[in-house]
Amino acid sequence: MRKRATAKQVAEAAGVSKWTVIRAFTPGASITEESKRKVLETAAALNYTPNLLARSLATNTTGQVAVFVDDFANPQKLPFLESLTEKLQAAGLVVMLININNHFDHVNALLHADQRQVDAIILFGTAFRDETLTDLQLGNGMPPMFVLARDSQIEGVPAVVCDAELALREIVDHLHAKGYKRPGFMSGAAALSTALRRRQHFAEFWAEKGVTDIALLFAEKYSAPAGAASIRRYLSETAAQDRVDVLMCENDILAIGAMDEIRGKFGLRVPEDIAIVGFDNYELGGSFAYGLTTYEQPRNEMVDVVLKMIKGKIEPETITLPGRLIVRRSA
Amino acid sequence: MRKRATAKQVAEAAGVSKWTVIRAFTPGASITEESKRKVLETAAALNYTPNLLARSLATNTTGQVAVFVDDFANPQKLPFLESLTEKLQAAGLVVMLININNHFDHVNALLHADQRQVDAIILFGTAFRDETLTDLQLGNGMPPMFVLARDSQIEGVPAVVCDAELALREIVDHLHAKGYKRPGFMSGAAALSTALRRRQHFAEFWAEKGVTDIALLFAEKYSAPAGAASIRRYLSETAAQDRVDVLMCENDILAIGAMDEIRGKFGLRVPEDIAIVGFDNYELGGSFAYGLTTYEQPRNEMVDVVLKMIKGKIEPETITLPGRLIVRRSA
DNA sequence: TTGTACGCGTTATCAT
DNA sequence: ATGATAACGCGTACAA
Repeated sequence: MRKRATAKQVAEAAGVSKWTVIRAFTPGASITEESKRKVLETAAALNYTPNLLARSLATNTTGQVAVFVDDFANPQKLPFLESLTEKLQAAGLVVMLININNHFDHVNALLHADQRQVDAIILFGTAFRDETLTDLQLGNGMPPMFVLARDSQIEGVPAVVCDAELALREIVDHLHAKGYKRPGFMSGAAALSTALRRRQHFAEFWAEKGVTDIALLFAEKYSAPAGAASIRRYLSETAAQDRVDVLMCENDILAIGAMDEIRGKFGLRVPEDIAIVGFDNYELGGSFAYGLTTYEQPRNEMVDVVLKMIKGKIEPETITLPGRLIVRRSA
Repeated sequence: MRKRATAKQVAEAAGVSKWTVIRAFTPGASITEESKRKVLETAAALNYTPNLLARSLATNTTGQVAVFVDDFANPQKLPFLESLTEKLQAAGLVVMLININNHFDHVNALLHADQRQVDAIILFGTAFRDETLTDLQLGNGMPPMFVLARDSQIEGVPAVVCDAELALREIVDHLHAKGYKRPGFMSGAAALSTALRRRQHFAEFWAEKGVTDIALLFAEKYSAPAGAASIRRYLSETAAQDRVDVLMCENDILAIGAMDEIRGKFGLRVPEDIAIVGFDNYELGGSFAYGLTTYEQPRNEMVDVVLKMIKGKIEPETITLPGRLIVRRSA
């Protein structure tokens, strides 16, 4: 489509061989200051920059990392994407953002990323089914894969996640200390392993406090309207005296949706009638309107770890990082 | 880094020439059913897929589009990114997400995208200074560029934006009809041309109603805390009887920050004491907690237009699309 | 330090 | 329909 200056053209203009031009652009190559200066000058004049495409073909490494995302409803994705792009770019990598929704077949997306020769694939909070990956004969030519902010049960695909056990223990301890006695849990998508883990730990630690009856609510997806619909169903079907006194939602966006419904449609108070806890520490959850008690994922640290694995600086293995309980008014 | 099967290897295994292999993967190429079947079979056995990198080098077109973003605080970016990735992918293109913040020099980012041979560059809501672009001698080897969701005054760089004149006219008409008499406007970043346009139109249409005294507020950036800080400064410095009765914020995230501050810290009511209007129609603005009156940008249509320009289906020129006034409780 | 073959995997074009 | 040659722009290995 466009025409760019090539190393060969620069070489001719500068009166050297094209390999000298290459060397001028290769850090640490053996070349005289004189030659280098001359090359760089004419290169600037001709508007020449190395063609990274050709370089990738020759070196068999592209510096591109595919980031798969399948759910754009959770605003939490945005700061993660910011951290990902910033840190990867600082490491000389660039993010290929790939939307994996229902319209776009997962296997095709993986093959496509592979065809583009990406250096790595990050499954960022996606609802990938394990079979999708195992079908592809991992390790057999596919780029290294990593799961970010979700569990992975797949052999050879390490995950980097917030420590769910620690998180739920702190949350339950806090709720118990506050005197709540009738807990409930709202899941966003029961099929996901992460969902089950958080819910399991929630139940497990309440059981340690002697509370075994946990109300279970389900939202169709991770969005405010889905959270609202879920709590609406629950409140409509449950008599006032049977209701939970505290509801933990699997993430902040569900919690916000639930809170709005509780206060707006049912005229109940948070936390007096029902206390609410979220997960993620989405910025607006901390606003005056919500004052949401939540748990912060160590975003930057998680991205750092994934980056190190991609760069081969640490062994690729599943790692859990501690987050931080954020107590506000809602619980 | 990894090893992939090549067309040559498949050719040897299938007992044909490598060009026959290529043809088997080229839609509409002349090849016998027999050969094609044989090639595809052995290709599947060897796990071969065409190397898009090599193809790009040969065809001089990568199918990659760089999307520049410099501000991840506005949750509005997320649905836009969803729309961008989905529509571009459906058109056979893939998004390179490039974070342009203060740590990353704008010119370098442009050159980097150029070096990667992207087919186009989308400046998505970025605060690019015009000089940054003109310095780069546009059209002189750089990929075609488009500005999305911001104005562009740059020759040869078309913009696709929501029609600000129409939007502000509808908004001011609505506010005037509601009986508000003392309007104010909060800008997110005075240097940006879009900011000025919205503010200008706001003032212009109020002037038509005979109101020439518009209070001007400034937020340091587009974020809820910045919006809160701005209104806090204003309310602290302005006596109750001198205050605005309606405040239009340049976008929803500023509006939400302002609303929280007004109600949470100052104990004032929205809209009774101060009415609030935003811009963008961010999902949570429509929640019970905020009930924000706002203006919806035609996201999907805007992305469609940019895509058509990239694909060369329509002439690249600045286009403004009509949005939609969303009236809720806040004004 | 500098110059020369050759290879990376594909596409375009021509000859068979 | 198939095979062969050249070209895309750069990197590596080796020779001068």
